[in-house]
Amino acid sequence: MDEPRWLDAEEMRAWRGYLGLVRLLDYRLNRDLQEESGLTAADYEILVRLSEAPQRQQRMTELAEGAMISKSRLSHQMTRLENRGLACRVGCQTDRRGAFAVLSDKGFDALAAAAPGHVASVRRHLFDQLTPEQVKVLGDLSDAVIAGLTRD
Amino acid sequence: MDEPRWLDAEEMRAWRGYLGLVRLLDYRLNRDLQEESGLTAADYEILVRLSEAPQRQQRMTELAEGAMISKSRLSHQMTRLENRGLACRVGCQTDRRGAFAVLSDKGFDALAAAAPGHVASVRRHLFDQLTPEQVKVLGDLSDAVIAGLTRD
DNA sequence: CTCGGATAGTTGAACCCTCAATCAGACTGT
DNA sequence: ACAGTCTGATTGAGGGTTCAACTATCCGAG
Repeated sequence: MDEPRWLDAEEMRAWRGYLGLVRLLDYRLNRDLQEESGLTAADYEILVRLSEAPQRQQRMTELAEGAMISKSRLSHQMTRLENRGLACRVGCQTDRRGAFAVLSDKGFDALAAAAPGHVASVRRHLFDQLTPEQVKVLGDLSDAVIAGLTRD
Repeated sequence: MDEPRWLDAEEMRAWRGYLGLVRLLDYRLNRDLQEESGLTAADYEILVRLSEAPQRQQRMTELAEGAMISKSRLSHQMTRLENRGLACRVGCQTDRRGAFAVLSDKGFDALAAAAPGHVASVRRHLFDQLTPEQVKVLGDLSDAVIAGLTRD
């Protein structure tokens, strides 16, 4: 193995910062969301995606790819959402292997009730702490890293 | 509840970017680390902290706070590390309720073997994709958000 | 001294995620 | 038609995380 370049001081600071940011922010956002709405972040993301999809429904595989989670995980998650009446599965007519995840009215209502609080929480804990310039760079830098990670 | 300010376009872009960044980067870093060293990110962090502590040991509570995880989670984690011989627990003399988590030689060796590959992975997937300016802003912005989250 | 409350840490159950195995339906070439 | 392979999705086991309950010890007030 080659001698690796270590991280310089600025990089180490950014790295430690990133780690702390993610842990703290995820924790707080999840906590706020859970307390205010009874939804987890995982629940919330699925409901948002379904609510934005045509007919409020989407194929399982497509939904899993969009949310960047495994099909297995989505399947388990959908089972839980289904048990709570927030969504349901409907078989696909044209491809009988396939299934659509469908947002129920109850799921839509739960999302509508949760969204304002969640947005407020994201705003308060994240964007209210940042300058417009920092927001822009966060977007740019995320895109750059994602691009690197996405092109195999 | 007050009318919440929604996110503007730049904020929404940054938010979606952040979400994708975290999911993808965590996934890839964990995967690389696991494959190359057999350690999970959670294992790795505990070992790093112990390796940097005086005597390569630290009180359970202090370690949990530093790593920003619950005492319960640390306790389970230490049980697993202990079973693999990477660390062990030693009772505290002056406070018989307390315990030190201690890094074993085997744990130190495992960390030393894992570190270069992990650093290379962080560099490749994250810092090689960013400009020095972006790295600086990432550090700044993380500090700002953490500060907001930390002052109750 | 000793009672009550705070603190250090552990435990077990419930829950969630991952991974490999599986199933059923669709496509492809012969 | 049909064997082989690919794809969409589910399942179950195993392992990690959370939450509340618990044990044991320490400390301060009376």
